[in-house]
Amino acid sequence: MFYGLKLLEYTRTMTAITPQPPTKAQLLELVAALGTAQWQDFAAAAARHGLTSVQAKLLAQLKGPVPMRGLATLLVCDASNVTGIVDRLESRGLVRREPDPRDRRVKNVVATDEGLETIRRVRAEMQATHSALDALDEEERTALYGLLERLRPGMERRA
Amino acid sequence: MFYGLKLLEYTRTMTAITPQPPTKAQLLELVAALGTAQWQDFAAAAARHGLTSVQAKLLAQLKGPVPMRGLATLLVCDASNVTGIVDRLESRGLVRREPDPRDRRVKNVVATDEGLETIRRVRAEMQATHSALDALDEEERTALYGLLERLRPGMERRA
DNA sequence: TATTGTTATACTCTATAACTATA
DNA sequence: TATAGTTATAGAGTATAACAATA
Repeated sequence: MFYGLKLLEYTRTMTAITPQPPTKAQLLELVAALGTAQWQDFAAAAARHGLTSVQAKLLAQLKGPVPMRGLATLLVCDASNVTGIVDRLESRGLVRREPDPRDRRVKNVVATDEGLETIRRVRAEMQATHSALDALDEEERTALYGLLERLRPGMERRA
Repeated sequence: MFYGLKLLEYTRTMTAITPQPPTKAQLLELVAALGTAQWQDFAAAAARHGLTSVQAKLLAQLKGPVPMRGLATLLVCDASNVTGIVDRLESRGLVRREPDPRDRRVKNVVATDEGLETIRRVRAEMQATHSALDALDEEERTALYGLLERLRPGMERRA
């Protein structure tokens, strides 16, 4: 009985220390599933505030004034699309266009106070993502952050 | 000089062992950025094969026959949308509709051989995601997999 | 001549509502 | 009556091509 418990404990320890390494396909599938779930969580939170996911994504970029062209780059879409997206946000009072003092061709987009407050709430209401992160303790979150930081340079390289 | 090097080494070691824990906001932002990047990587790979991201996502669900209604659930969209998406995939010969022998209301969607091959290539061509994962060694990938597995239940719970 | 933002166009995705054929 | 799939409709995102204003 005593040895049985010891063996069980040993097995658990070894399983925790040296779990089966996942195949690349398994890891890829898991990353894809979580990426999709996280995106849908964001879209659902945006929808509760009457925003499409792209509108919310644009709003999330506006830490300062950004030219229309820059928004197209950030959203990875054609510049012609940005006109309509900003039109709809502007008609709701969430952003405004400002002329650029140094280049009269450029219009800078700025979030209004209401726009900033709205995107703040959207972020706060990503319930699935928040509750998922709550499943980890501080040490695990630190480890996850470190690993994701290692992943970032590869993900942001554009083909 | 000797002590200087020792101190540097000690500092590096301690930094590696006990890095600053990230705030929840930082971790959230990093997860969101990687989720978006991964999604855009998938969309770009799909586009190279003439597929929209939703079409590719649907194709990726077809490990076996799936009713139209089930696809709407998997894609988190209204059932009426699935008709058009499947129409376009079917006209390109990537999927086909089959009658369900047990319920004549149901149509099951099945990927054709060409459909399976196409989605296989899309997955293989997610270059940003692949190169990001290549930045980790096996031990790190195992650790990442374990942490993401812990995240999954929270992400998949629907609000 | 090149760039910024816009418009016009055509296609796809999206939800809502109504319809049909089954169950 | 309830459900599966479809159709019709309207709004939004998307790329392409062309345009005016500015650099």
